[in-house]
Amino acid sequence: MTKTIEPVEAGTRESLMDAAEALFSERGIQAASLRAITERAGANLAAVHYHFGSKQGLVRAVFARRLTPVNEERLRRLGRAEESGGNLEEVLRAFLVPALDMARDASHGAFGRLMGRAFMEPDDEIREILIEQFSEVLHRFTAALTRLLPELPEEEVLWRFHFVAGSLGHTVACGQLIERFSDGRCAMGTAEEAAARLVTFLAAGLCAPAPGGAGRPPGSAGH
Amino acid sequence: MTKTIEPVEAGTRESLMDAAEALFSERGIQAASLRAITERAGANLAAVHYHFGSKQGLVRAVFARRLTPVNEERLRRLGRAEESGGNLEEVLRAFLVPALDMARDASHGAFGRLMGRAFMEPDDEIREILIEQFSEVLHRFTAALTRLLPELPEEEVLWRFHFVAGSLGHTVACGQLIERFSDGRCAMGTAEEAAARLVTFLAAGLCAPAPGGAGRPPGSAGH
DNA sequence: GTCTATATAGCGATAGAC
DNA sequence: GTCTATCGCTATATAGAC
Repeated sequence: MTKTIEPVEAGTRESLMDAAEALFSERGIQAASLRAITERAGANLAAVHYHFGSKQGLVRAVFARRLTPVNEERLRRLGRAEESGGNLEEVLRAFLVPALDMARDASHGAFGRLMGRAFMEPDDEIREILIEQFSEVLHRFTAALTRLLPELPEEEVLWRFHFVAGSLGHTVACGQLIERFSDGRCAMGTAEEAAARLVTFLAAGLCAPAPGGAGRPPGSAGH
Repeated sequence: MTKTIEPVEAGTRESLMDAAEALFSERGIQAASLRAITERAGANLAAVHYHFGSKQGLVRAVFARRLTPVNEERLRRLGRAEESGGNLEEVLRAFLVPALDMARDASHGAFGRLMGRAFMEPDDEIREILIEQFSEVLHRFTAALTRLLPELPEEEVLWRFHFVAGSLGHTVACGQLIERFSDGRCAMGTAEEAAARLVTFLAAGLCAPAPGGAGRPPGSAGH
C-alpha cells in the first residue's frame, strides 16, 4: 500500500550537526564538548563516533554542509554577472550576498558567526577545510576583479580582496559587537541593507588608485 | 663595589605572560593549557595561580599588557593629528599604525594574531576586556570621523568604522592566509607598507557617498 | 543504529612543605 | 616565591549488550 515515507524525521545525523553548529558558534569549537552537543541533539554520546568517527569528523561535516552551497551560489551569481557584463558592484554582491543571507537566516545564523570566526581558528585541520572550500571562489573572484580593475597591479587586487573578506567576516561574525559599541544605534538589518552598506564602502575602496602608483580616476571600472 | 644589577632577569611573571601570549595565539586561549604555558615559561604549574590567581587572570594580564600601550599610542597620534588639522588619512593612520607596528614586531607578532582573533572569541570575559580597552578609542575615533565626514549619517560612520576594524583585524590576524592564498605573491611587508595599502583602500571607502542618500563628491573631507 | 559502562587522559585549582 | 602531590572534574574515545 502506501510506501513508508518517514515524516521529515530529522535524523540523528542532522540533529547532531544542528546542535554542533549552534554550540560551536556559541562557545567556540574547542570549548563545545561532545557531551553538550549530544545532549542538545537528544542523542547519545556514542552517536557522534558512530556517525562521524570523531569530533574532527563532525567539525568537517558542519563546515561542509553550509560552505558548499554558499560557495556554489557565489559562483553561480558571478557567472550570471559576468554573462551580463556585470560591473564591480554586481561582482561584489555575488560574493557578499550569499554569505550575508546565510548569516541572517534564523537557522543558519549560528553558522554565520562560526564562519566569521573560522578564518581566525588556530586549528590546522579547520584551515585546510577552508582553503579547500574557498580556493575556487577565491580564484574566480580575484580573476574577475583583476579584469574589472586593470589599472591595479594584481598584487594590489589580492590585498584588496583580502580587505573585502575582512570586512565581510567582521560584519558576519561581530554583528552584536557593533550593536553594543553603538549603544544600539546600529543593527544588522536585512541582508540587502548590510550588503548595500558593504558594497558602497568596498567598491569605493577597490576603485581607489594604487597607493604608490600614478593616479587613476575612480569609477572607470564599469559603474 | 658595583651595584648588584640584575642582568635583565625576565622574572617568572613576565615569562608566564610571554609563554601564554605565544600559546594563546598558536592554539587559541581555551586550548592552551596551564601545563603547556608553565612548561614553556620554565615555571611551575602553581606559579600561574600565585601570580595571577587563575587562568582568567593570566588572560586578562596578557591582553592588558599589549592593548593599553597600543590604544594610548592611538589616542596620542589622534590628538596630534587633530591639533594640526589632520585629514582623513592621518586619522586612519593614527588608528592603524600602532596596531600594525605591534603585529609586525617580532616579539609581539604572536599578540597581533591573538588580538585579531580576540574580537571573535566567544568568551564573555574576553569580550568585556576588549570593550573596556577599546571604548575610549572607539569613541574618540568615531567622533573624529563624524567631524571629517559631515555628509554621512552618524550611523553610517559607525558602520564604516566597523568595516575598517574588520579589514585591520583580518590583516593583522591572517597575514599568513593571504600568503598562502596568493601562492606567496603577497607578503605583509613593513607596517608602513601595509598601512599605505589599508589607508588608500579604507579612505576611499569612507569617502563614498551614503548608500541610499544623495551623492557627494569623494575627497571633499580634507584631502 | 542506539544504548550503558568504562578506559584513558588531560584539565584547573589547591594544600602544604620548603 | 617555588615546589610536589593531589583533588575533583571533564574530555574524547571505545567495547560490547541490546
